[in-house]
Amino acid sequence: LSLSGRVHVGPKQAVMAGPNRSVTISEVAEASGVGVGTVSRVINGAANVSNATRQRVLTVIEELGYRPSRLATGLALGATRSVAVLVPYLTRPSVVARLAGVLSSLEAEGFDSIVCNVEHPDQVDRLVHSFAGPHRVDGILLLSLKLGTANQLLIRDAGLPLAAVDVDLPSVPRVVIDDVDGGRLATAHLMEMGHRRIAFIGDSPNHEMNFTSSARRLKGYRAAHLASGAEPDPSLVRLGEHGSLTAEAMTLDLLASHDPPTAIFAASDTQALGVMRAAEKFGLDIPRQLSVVGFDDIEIAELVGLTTIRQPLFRSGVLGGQLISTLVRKDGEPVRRMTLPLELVHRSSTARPG
Amino acid sequence: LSLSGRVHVGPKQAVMAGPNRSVTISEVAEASGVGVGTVSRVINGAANVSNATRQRVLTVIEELGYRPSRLATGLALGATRSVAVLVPYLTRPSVVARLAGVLSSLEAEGFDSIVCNVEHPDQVDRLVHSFAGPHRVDGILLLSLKLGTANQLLIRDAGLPLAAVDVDLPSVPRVVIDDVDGGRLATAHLMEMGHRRIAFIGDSPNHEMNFTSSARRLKGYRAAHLASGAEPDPSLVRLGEHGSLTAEAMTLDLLASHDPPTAIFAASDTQALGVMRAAEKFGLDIPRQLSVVGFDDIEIAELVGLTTIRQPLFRSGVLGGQLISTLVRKDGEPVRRMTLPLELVHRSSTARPG
DNA sequence: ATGAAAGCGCTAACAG
DNA sequence: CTGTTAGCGCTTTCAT
Repeated sequence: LSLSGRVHVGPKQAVMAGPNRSVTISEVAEASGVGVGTVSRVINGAANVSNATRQRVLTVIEELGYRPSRLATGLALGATRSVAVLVPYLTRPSVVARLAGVLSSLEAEGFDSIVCNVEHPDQVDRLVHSFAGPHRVDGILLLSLKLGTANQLLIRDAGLPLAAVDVDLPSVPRVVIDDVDGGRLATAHLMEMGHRRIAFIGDSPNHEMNFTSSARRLKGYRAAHLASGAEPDPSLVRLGEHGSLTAEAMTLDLLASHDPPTAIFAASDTQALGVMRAAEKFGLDIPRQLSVVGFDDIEIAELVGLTTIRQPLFRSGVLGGQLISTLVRKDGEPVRRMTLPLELVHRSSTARPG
Repeated sequence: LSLSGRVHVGPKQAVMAGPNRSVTISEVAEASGVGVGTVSRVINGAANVSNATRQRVLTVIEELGYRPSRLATGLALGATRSVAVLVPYLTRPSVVARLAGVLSSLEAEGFDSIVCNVEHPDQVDRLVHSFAGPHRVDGILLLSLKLGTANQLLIRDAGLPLAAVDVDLPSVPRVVIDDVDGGRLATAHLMEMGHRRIAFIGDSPNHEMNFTSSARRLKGYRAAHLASGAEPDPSLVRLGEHGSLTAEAMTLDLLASHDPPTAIFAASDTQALGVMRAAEKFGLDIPRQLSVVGFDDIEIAELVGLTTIRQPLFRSGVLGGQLISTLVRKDGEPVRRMTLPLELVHRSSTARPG
């Protein structure tokens, strides 16, 4: 008010500069003696700008330290250049490894990653509702997280691309592994070594977040048995809440039974660690008296010499990031479903039965 | 072109609706027979709106399924409602635990978390440069990551709030722990049990990312010795690259020396795990023949019965998120430095020397 | 090749 | 209490 009245504020109006008003495109335009349109063209590398003009504008941009406003560009273009990454249980090593991959590829593709750790099913609804809003994110990437059809529809209706990693959602572009085959691989390895009584330790199926990989690995475990003409003993299959503590308890119980198994296939390395601890407490030598196979090949697996089914965790994230990027940019035919290879890594936790 | 020519497109122009054009505020205004200003007031809960009008507008908003555009609101307000979270080595459990805390509080505060995993020092420069741009993020939160003064200045000059967790950067609002005291605590515990030859396993100080907590914990280790009138034996201090493998190797070397230690204090639980593995390989019983203390109290510590110095990892993240939120909102005097409590958790990896 | 101007969708100041 | 209007900073026709 009174400020605009006094014209003699000083040379160049050098105010204390609060939260630093930044240079705008029109200031650049004025300083270079061109229109804002031209500056915009220069910024975006449009062809129809004379070389002389381009140079002049570029120089001014440099001198003034001009940077385009993300918000303004976004509003004009109708895009945010960011994608939402939904992950369950950030504490699980395998999830984190994937996330690292996602972050690295998304950053390389020029997208911001808005990461959301979801610990409860209800959260998903709120998050989806939020992200399905206008000008919110350019896409959504699911990490090991299932999504109900209602939410899928919400996303589709918002015109938002959706992709997934480690979740086999039909109709959602995804990068996955063949869990059944992995289960078969692990079990077959044990059988080839001569084991007959092989136990399975995995997640209870009625998990609130609907993880299904454990169940599918169990399917592979069964398939391997049938393929070799053996009948899997139901009493050797123990399911419980995910976590190494639960796995440990279940193993202890298993080992205390009359006719205990000579080998155990755990649905994840985390659970395999629980199995190993149980064996130790029970005074059993691994692998001499008990063989153990895990799944995932997280970092610690190598450290403890755990034989496991390796899946490319980091890479699955990288590919997931690229997948959602492709969808957002609409360039080329996106992969509808990509299956990553599995590999048995033989370490020191498995051997022929003593 | 030709479309606007033909006026008879059909009833209501029901086009196939590409990426769903969403309802705008002016459509709501028109439908409710008021001006956009009034709608805006209703949305933002301004006081000066008649109850009748408010109801009418609210109803229309509901019917039309109106949601404000994040980008437009942001541009008008000059804020993004998002903060950048910079974390090093996402693979470390302690970092992940903190991040989980950050995400949860930032979400509660209504901010998007743009997470960046930085693996290399150069990356920090690029990230800071990017985030210091106009309308990019509302604030930056550092997680266990140091920042050079150049970068700090860049951020300040951009008028961006900056806060840190687990980094004691003078002049940056931060939530930290007293690493020196933690080191002292751990060492004193061992001394009280009667140990005299106590080794320290930690990070080499010249780490590219400039972590300093290990060095400060070592300081506490020394202080505890001096306080008890003992002279710490330099040959019992081993530093190397962070990681349990390195720790294992260093421990093996330590144990093989003539006059080996009876106890080892590791600068982190991760390293302590390496120490424990080494002891096992060496045929030493923990705690009877070797006591081990870690630092952090990550999840696995409890599982293996590791005595450790517990720090509130998740909570440090929560507080960090709240801190940066406060700074962004400029409400109230922000904390300049908050020190979180440390606590020795006595488990089964420490005992009197055999 | 380039300038002018119309949006993108919202907020806030101003005038009633 | 409420409508109008001027930005927020950029992209993109449309003329020239």
